[in-house]
Amino acid sequence: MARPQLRPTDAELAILRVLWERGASTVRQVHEALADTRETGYTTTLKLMQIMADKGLVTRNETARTHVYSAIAGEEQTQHQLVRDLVDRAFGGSAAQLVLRALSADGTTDAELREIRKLIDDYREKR
Amino acid sequence: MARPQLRPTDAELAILRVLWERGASTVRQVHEALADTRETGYTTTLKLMQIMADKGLVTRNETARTHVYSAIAGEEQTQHQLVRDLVDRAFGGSAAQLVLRALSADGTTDAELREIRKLIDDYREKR
DNA sequence: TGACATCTACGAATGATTTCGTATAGTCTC
DNA sequence: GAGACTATACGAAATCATTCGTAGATGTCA
Repeated sequence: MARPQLRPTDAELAILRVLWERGASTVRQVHEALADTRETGYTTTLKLMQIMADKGLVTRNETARTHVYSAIAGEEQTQHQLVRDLVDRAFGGSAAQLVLRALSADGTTDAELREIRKLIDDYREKR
Repeated sequence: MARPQLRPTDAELAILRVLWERGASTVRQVHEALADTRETGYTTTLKLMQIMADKGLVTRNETARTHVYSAIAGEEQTQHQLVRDLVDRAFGGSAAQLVLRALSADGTTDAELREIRKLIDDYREKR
């Protein structure tokens, strides 16, 4: 284990997403969940998850022969960190600009826009 | 020059941001603009910009001995692409979720929240 | 012209990321 | 228990991103 809180790489993020969705999982389970999108061998997934354990992105329970992995940071926390990172790197620190670009993404439906607006109102009230 | 539209790396994005702000610039100008944040040698910046020209991220005018570089993709287009990429990799395609995380970023001021809300209203009207 | 500064080109080292093959050991079934 | 299956560990290759040093060409100016 080493430094915590490092931007996860692409491959690591894909694995984290499986762990967030499924909860604690074995390498086999993660690998199968990724099979749709990735075409890599089992040992590749294994190696990545071992590295992630070294980095402190996941923990594993080694009680049984088949180890069981869990994400350490939660989904929200990691997403938050990734957004902040992108805001800093590409938007000069302006979250509003990022939101603007997000809105102009093709897939944004009107329902989604209303949802976002509601989120903002809720959020402002909480302050 | 090779494949266009590739996610720019961190160092590349920093250079692009200078080119967007200053417009067409020499390596020297870019390097000096980056001097505040980066502590790398001149030839590092040069090499990066040469690579970016290979990748098709920038073009350069070689008429004069001192080449003049320009970003090919605009700031908006690149930001859009980066956001979309992050939405896909970390938010399962939901731009709304990304916006939610952006809002809970520490630095988001109330003024910014109002601004974002206004952006959404404007954007909905445009539809 | 000669000394010096500045520019590009390019090779190469380094470190991180991703990938896989092989070795080794535990488990299961007949 | 033998053979098949499945797991971890680990070394190593391939690729990419970043960094810099050096060489050689060009420009400046006293």
